Amino acid sequence: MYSIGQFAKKTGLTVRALRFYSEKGLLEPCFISDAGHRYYNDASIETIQKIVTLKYLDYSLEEIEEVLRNEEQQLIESLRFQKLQLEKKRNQIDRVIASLDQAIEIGKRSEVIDTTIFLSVIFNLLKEDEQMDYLKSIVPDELVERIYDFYGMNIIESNQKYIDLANRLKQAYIQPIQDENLKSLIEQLFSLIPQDMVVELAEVLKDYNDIQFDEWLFPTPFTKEEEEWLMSQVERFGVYGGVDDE
Amino acid sequence: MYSIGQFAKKTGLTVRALRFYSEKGLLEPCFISDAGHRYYNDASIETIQKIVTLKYLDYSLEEIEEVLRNEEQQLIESLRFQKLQLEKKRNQIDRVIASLDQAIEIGKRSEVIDTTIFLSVIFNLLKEDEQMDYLKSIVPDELVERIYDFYGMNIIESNQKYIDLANRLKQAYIQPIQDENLKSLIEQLFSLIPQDMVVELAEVLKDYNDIQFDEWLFPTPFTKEEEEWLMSQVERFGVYGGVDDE
DNA sequence: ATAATATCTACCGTTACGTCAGATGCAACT
DNA sequence: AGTTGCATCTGACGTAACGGTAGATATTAT
Repeated sequence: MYSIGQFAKKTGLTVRALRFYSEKGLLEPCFISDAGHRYYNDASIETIQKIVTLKYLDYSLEEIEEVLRNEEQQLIESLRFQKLQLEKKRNQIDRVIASLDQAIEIGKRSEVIDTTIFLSVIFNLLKEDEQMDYLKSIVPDELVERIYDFYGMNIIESNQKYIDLANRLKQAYIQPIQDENLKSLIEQLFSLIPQDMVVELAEVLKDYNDIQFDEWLFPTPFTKEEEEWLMSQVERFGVYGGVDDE
Repeated sequence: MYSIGQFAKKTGLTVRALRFYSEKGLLEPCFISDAGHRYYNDASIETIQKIVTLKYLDYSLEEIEEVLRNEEQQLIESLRFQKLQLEKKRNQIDRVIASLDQAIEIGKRSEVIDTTIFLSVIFNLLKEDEQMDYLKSIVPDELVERIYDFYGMNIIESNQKYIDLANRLKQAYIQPIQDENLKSLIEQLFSLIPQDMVVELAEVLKDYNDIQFDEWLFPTPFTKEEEEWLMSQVERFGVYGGVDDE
């Protein structure tokens, strides 16, 4: 017979955890003294080995209780199910890591450090699919796919350029620069998408006058004021008649 | 200005979540009416996009708050750290999946369904490293490594055979079988490790009389009674003089 | 007998909200 | 103006698996 402390040492679990299992009925001590002290024996070891094993396999305590009660044989089925769950988790983590990789790569190449710009770029990476669906409800599917294909192939460079341009434009709003420089920046902004696609896009959007892209789905790093200023400059320089969104 | 419900729809978050962020000071509404109703504007959208982005990247709300406060530039460093954390998580999941694979493979090949036997086998798989360390404190390192090398190369088959044998032996305890059959089972049990290693092991262990292996680290699917009975039979048949542990 | 250590039973805290209950508020319709 | 119906509020409890503490009692060692 072991006291709870001895048992904890032997199994590597904490006293608190053992008490918790005792409360939950997952592992009842073989004997409880009048003073309420818990004592365990070798049979307890067998049970707790099962518990530790299943915990390692990422079973919840509730699931473990079920396995311990059901001496039935769907254990292997249950293991298969468990594996599926873990694979889902892993795939999700892989997706997030991939996003982080892209973000880090983009960040490495820009000297810029503006959190707002940077996070809006990452947000766009994440919401790409939703953005496409949304755009397809307005613009012909084929055009949307063409644009995103192009974008996808230059995703790192596009975003790096975009970040730098956005940063300079925000600067230019605070501290005005020469017209020709400003015009050049705006032209570079539009050149992120090939000219023919921009023209085509402008063509389609002409039908909807004054269309507003969903400001949730298409974040820009610009404030409302900056954005209005930017649009006015675009019109002033007459670049492609006013198409703006990335 | 959006009411909390409208804002929730726009952003895809729940009303409760928005209220929670409001409480935590993570995203304060731009305006709160006398009645206490929360209203949001486009500036709120910018903030919540950051929050959503960082949440996707597996930041905790506390970490997000830090990033939002610190307009400092360690964001990319922070992303790298975040990636490291996720890679650790993923590696752990990978290890567990590998264990599950082994377990499923072993389970598939045995017709046996005894949970106790099966889980003790998996536990042994998990604790292999600790077991080796423990054994090395008693038996020469080189012998331990030789045994585990052999075991590791036949891990699936060894365990499958072990499960079947353990199952039959447990049966034989309940319902006695012919001596020659029992002897055969016991011999098969010992043949799981090559004869020469068993002999060598017995040689070393002869010095310690009546050694007890840590019953936590080396679980057997047998009860104390079954185990004693098994040992007595081993001695009766004179198989290798009484070495038992797997 | 006394001191030191172990154990007990509570109860609160953690994360990021979900889920009520009961009280108001607001917009629309009669 | 009154009523209906929906939106929103605060406040509280629940989640999973314990960790940490306090104050009381038990066991063990000296």
